[in-house]
Amino acid sequence: MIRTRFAPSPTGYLHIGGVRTALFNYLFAKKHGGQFILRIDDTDRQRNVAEALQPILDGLRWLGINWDEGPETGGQYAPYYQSQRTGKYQAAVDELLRRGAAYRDFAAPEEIQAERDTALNEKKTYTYSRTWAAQNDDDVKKFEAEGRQSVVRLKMPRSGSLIIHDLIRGDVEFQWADEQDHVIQRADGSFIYHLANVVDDEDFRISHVIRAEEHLSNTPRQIFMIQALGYRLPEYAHLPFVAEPGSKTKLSKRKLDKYLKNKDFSKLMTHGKSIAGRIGLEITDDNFNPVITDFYEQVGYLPEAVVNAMALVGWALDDKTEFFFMPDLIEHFSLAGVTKGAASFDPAKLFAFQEKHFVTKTAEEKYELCKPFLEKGNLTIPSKPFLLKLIEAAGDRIKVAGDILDFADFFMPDEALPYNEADVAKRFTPESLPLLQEFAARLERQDDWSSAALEALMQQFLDEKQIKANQVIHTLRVAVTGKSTGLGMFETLALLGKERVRRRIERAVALKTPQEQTS
RNA sequence: GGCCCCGUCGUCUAGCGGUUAGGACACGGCCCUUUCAAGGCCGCGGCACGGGUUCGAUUCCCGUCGGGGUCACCA
Repeated sequence: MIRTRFAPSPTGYLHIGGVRTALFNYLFAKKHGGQFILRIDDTDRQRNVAEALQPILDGLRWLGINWDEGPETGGQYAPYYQSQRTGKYQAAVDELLRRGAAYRDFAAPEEIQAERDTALNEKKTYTYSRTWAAQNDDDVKKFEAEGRQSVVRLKMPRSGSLIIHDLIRGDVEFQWADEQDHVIQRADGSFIYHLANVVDDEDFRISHVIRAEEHLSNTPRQIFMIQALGYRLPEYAHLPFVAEPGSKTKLSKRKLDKYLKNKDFSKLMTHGKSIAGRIGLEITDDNFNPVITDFYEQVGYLPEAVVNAMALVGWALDDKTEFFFMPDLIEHFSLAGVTKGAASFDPAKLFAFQEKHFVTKTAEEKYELCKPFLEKGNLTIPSKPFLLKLIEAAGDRIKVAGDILDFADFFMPDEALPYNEADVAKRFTPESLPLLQEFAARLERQDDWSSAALEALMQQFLDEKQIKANQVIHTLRVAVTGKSTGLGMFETLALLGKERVRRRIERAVALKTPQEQTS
């Protein structure tokens, strides 16, 4: 039975790199009809776990990366929180001690540091002298009498080597002599991650450990424990990590300022901020950052777009297929398709996937996705038929659900419509204004207010006047929408309706020539 | 610094001894066009370097260089 796991720490946010790791674990398990387990690595008990965990659970659910066992869903190997499994860890430490694979060490941190410094000065590989290692109960009594505190260390081999058969990297050899006597239990009795990790993977029957590359160097000490304890050795697959845009350094949420210098990253952020600003979202580095999954949910990205984009960071099916939904990924995923080199997170490509996925949505689906943004934006929500028509007219101009806010002009009170001064200055000229007013008069007499009829009306007007469309359309657009860019002109008019078009044109003309109006 | 991993267009990648080195995103140009967006077409652009092995290396081996990870009583 294939069982994989994702083991986040409750940090308060779901890192986009973590998403990729979780996704690959999920895909691999599902592909082989196995289970995907979510385990919470909260051995550091300082934090408020529940609060710091929620964004991670929500993020995974939003993306559709559902776990078969773990927090909230439970499972036969519960609990899935490391903080609740200390009894098992203690038993494992005792067993390691009993089998002579670990020892109680009474060295003070300064004493260890001194040995390290000496080795460094002599340019030698540091190896602990085990001077304060307790060999027996008498040693323990003696050291304790000195008032020393102890930690438990692994008694690592000092010769020979270990070969890890990594499913992605092939065989990797480590010399035992290079390994340290790592601490597995702290002086305060709490346990170190590596010990907990090994115990849990055994307990949960994890068959494949699929994790980021940074753990490769940690694997020997874990395998040492696995062997010492007589556990089953899982298969290992060390994924390339998700790197910064345009660099090979690990992506970190703390380097936001640096990433903002990247054009594509900055574009994503600017776009997101413009939406966030309009829905009154308080923006901080912790909750609003393209390195964090929340960002995408908050501005209205599609989870399938994020999944599609992240699936291709370090994995490819072939030389042409790139557009995937989750079921496709499950069908096609394989560790053989995972690349070895660090792969940069590409904000532009993620955005491109968003576009590709969003256009596949029907107007009805887009309506459901967009509506919440109007609510959050405190806007008067127009009728569903109107919104549906607007969404259809907007077409692919709405790229993320939050973009609906760009079209608020269409349902805001006519008196509140803002005018872009530069556009007004450019389009309201002594030549264009009379034409605008003349066409407005014709609109006044027009009864068929369909987009096609309006276009015909315009064409007739142009023919009669012997003028070109751009001599009047731009002015009309600014008069009716306040700016020079937007939907098709006639769709705009049709959407707005006769009454509102008249009011807007009147107001625009009045704004442009206040003196004439008042005198 | 020790150990380990990695190295194909700017980015993500296909390639698994013989290819005009393919695709996607981004970028540039053209077309379409009432603006914007989309779309269509074209273009720019890559095997880190040096030795081998071989009839033949992007591909296999070694070295160099470069990038990264890890060396905690963090996970």
